[in-house]
Amino acid sequence: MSLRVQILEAGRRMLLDEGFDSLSMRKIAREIDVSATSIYLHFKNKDHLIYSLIEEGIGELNRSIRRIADLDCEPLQKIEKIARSYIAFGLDRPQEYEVIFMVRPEEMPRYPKEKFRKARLGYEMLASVIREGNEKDYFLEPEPLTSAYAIWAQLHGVTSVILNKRLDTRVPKNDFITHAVNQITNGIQLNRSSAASYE
Amino acid sequence: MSLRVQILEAGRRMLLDEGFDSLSMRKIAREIDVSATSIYLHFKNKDHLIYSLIEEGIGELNRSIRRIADLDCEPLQKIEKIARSYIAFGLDRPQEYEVIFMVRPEEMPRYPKEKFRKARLGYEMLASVIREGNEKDYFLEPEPLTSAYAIWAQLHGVTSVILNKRLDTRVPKNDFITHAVNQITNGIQLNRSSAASYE
DNA sequence: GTTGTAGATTAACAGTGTTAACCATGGCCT
DNA sequence: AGGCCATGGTTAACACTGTTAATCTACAAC
Repeated sequence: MSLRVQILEAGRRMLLDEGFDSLSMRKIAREIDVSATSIYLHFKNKDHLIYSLIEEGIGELNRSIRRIADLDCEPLQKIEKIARSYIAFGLDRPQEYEVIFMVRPEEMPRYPKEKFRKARLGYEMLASVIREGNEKDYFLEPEPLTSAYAIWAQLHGVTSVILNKRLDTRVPKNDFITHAVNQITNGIQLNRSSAASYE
Repeated sequence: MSLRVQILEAGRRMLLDEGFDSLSMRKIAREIDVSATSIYLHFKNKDHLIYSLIEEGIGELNRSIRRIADLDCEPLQKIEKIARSYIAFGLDRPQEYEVIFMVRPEEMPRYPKEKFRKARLGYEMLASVIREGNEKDYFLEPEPLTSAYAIWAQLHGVTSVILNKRLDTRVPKNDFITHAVNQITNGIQLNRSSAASYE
């Protein structure tokens, strides 16, 4: 097995059971019994090694989304299912989620665009569900991709607030999730009786 | 001026113009011409120093929210204004925002509860706006605090997705923000014609 | 005048990412 | 066969990091 994949495997393993903060080049090297500098023959630096881990993580996340997006049900219901499973993914595998979304990628912009196609796949899936809903006149926003990103951002917010332990102890976690998902799905729906009618 | 506040000032200053990643005890010490270990006489460790910076940041954020929450207008409009100014705060001062929300506080739970009262203040403000809206039968959720946290989480998601450069280049930033805010405010509104009527 | 203590220091430890210089192995070309 | 050179690895070293232990200094209290 090539050293490159050994490094990635060790990195992923250590990420899983030690967390992102204590992920170090030297530890990875020790784990697979190789000198630390050898890693630099396969990855430009630590950041680029992490980017590869991010790609892996996004792949897994997308797979778990796809399983639901392929389901046969109404768009709104589908979105709710996707929302719940997205949050569940984050809570189930906090370290993996952290590496995907909580690492600030300062130099990512100059990354080969092709690498992001895989990343975008998730948004495209969500966008196509929304497009489907739009055709049936369910939803608010004419631009599905924008809408998809907005939903995604909100889901990320919900997930990361919990992971970052920023949730008030007075607010039960499950109530919070349920309510947030309701709010999100409610948010994209066309509201026939506009708020103006209250005035 | 006490060394403690000197440390905090230097820390805040360096955070602002060098970013969180390159914030180091030794650099702070050098900046104020003192030995690195002196910091440990005033802060248990780096984490606790950061916590103090977080508190400061939350204070500022809350002040900028309060200015709007005290405005005299309809609840829904007020929430929209709060939402926009929250996002604006994050985009204007990314480093400050980062330290507030993107640092995972592993041992925060065992923090003196009193310290969080200030932090919670923002949620309480939002909750009271929601409560006001509930009385007028505008909103969806019976539990204002839960709703407040859900909104907050969604705002954080929107903000951090932009800060983390995770937004698709095809989606214009301002469209994204506008749409996300619409989605959020739409989400909390009572929808008189339920989705069921479409079936 | 001694004692104690608060606030600072220096030296050191164990760890980090990363670079430079070096070395071995094996394939290719003349 | 002998020389060449790229590939993939090594060790040593640099410049950092957070943190602790031991020490020193100055000042207040009894």
